[in-house]
Amino acid sequence: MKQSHLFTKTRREAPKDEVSKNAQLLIRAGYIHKEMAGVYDFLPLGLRTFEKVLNVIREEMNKIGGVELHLSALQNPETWAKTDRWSDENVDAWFKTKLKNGAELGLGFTHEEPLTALMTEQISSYKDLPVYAYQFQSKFRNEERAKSGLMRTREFVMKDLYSFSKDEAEHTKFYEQSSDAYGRVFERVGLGDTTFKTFASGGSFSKYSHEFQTVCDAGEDTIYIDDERKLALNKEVYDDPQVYEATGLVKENLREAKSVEVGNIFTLGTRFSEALGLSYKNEAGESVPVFMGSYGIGPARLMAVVAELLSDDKGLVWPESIAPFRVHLVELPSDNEEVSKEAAELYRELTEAGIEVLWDDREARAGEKFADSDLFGIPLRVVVSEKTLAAGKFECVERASGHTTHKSISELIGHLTA
RNA sequence: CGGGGUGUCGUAUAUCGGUAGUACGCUUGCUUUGGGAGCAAGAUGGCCCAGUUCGAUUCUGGGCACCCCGACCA
Repeated sequence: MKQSHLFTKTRREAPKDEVSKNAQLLIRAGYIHKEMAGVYDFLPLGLRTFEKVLNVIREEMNKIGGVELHLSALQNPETWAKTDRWSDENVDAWFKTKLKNGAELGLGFTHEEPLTALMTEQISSYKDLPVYAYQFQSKFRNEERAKSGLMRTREFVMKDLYSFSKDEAEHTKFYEQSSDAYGRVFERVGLGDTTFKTFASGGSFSKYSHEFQTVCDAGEDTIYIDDERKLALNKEVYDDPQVYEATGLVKENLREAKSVEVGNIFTLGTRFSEALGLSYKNEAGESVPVFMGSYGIGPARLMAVVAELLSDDKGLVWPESIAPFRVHLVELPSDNEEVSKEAAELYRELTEAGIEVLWDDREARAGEKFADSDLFGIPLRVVVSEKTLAAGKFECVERASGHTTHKSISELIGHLTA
């Protein structure tokens, strides 16, 4: 993409209504725009990173047998009444609205109910199980207080996977596989070392669940970490002796840390399947409720945590896996039109080699271009200027390390496609 | 939802009961060109509704919005 086509502008200063580092950087770099409290738009660069995150998650979900679908945001109250999750007394997160005829509707804050109801049409035999269905879908939650930029918003996309298994044993096997898949997701987006599988309370579904918590001062949660076992406890179960029994963790060996919940996995059991009539016939012809689990990741929150943790004083620093572009081709101003030609040629060759390039073809001074480039956080900057023209090699600077090398086109393509 | 705070050009800020200023950005011109250039000339602003006052952006009340702390967080 030519940067002259990119309509977003960078800013020197962060808006005064944003305190969180992730929102400040993402807004300054033109990745996102704040629409209102807890509601953000994704601009071209932000969308590219966001979709990279989705793809990492998608690949890992597909590896464990996940099948993607897309459910509606608008929800029918009848379905939710069956599990007692329509009334405002039980669920305060609803955004509710009405049809012209006065009938009530809700904007989904999660999707156990509609998907379970849907599956009654698809699942009737033990031969139909297991099923692992997931989606990337907008959730709406009427949070009493949105905060911390993209960390806690009222409208957000969630990857939610729901597992439908014959029994607890089959469920547990998948639960472990999904846990491993989550670990790979966090590893791939650069949070492997700072993200801990965390034992937590099960909420209204089961006694315990697991969260994936990334250590981060901007977080809302407090966890207690066993570094050797790379396992943690949420504060909410810290004083529960049964948890130590179940996990083998020793209270005295744990260190406390602030953290952000980047994912969670829940055993739902038969709570939803029984309420919504999702059962199957086993080999003996008996009707058995389906055993369920749910598995969530918030991709935008994940992106925010990466922005928060991997950035430096000059701006964002994306890992290659989720950077909006692989290469930032920075063409410096020059009266020599060969510089421009060379940049165009490099852009063409890199693009043809399948490398995503943002080409700064604007008429701007070097300082401004470098500052913008640092702020964007694209992993590799390739400079084309009179200097590099004379040298016959391009200047290549890694954003994360500042490491600089000089490469010809073929060396550069070789390096990037290796 | 309890407590606290803030609303001034696009952004960040200053000042003031009496002509609203500065920086960045934007427009025009000249110079400059490897780390957010210089000079000159421009355009753009008081959240909304009442009240007090000769006069309100400023004071008072209400509303709305936003931020922070706490509570909440399937």
